[in-house]
Amino acid sequence: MLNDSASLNRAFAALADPVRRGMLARLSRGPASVSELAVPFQISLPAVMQHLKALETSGLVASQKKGRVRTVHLERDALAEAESWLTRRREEWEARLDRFEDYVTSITQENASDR
Amino acid sequence: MLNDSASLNRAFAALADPVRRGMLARLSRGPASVSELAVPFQISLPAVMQHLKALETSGLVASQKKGRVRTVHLERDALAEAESWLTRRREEWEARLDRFEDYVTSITQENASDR
DNA sequence: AGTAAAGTTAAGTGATCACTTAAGTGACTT
DNA sequence: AAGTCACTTAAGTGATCACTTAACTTTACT
Repeated sequence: MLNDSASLNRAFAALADPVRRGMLARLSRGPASVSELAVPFQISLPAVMQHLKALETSGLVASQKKGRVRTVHLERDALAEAESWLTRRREEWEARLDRFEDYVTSITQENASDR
Repeated sequence: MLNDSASLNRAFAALADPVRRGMLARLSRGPASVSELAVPFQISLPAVMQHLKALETSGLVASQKKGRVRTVHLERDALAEAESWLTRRREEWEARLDRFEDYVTSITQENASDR
């Protein structure tokens, strides 16, 4: 769960494509087969496979095959890793803004005491 | 603040590169000049410029030039947009797991009542 | 005026992407 | 046994990436 650069690279790259985000949105409502995932998109099945491969190697998704159907499901941890990287940035950013606000407040008070 | 696909594409693509994530990490601690941002990386300045351009067109970052120094700072909203897309997926995913848990519980209770 | 600093533009290159069509491979159906 | 279904692999293509070196453009300093 550490800040593994290569895994974040792949996760964010996977998220950068609207087809793959669409698949993740579908999968966040439950597992689906390859052809179910393909339905909303006007691309060939091989293209779908390539998107799925990107999602799998990023760790955002996993799948098992039973008979001739492959069932794909979301993987909680990779999603959380990407999310928490962003949250960390926002928190640092907000902490800085708070310090800045303190600074502004202190200046304002100085000015007030000048009058 | 709506789910603008093109803007999410660019934001996540920008986040997929470790150099750009490094710059964002630096910027979450406060504004910096172009050459300050370049320091931690062993790449040419033009390469740095290109990363900055990616960050700017993604909306994650903005900058102004004063004299010969360009100062870059984080833009709160684009960061929040990417973060909230991920949060939404996780929430849906968790809601589904809760429903599944309810289902498992109900099954278990049925089994218990069988005994 | 002359030089250095900080950034910027242009052009080229090898690698990776997102797609396609064509040709399989197994697994259920009839 | 033959046909169909649900993928899967392979190979090729045009576009976009991440870099580089070389050549400027603006400020600022002496």
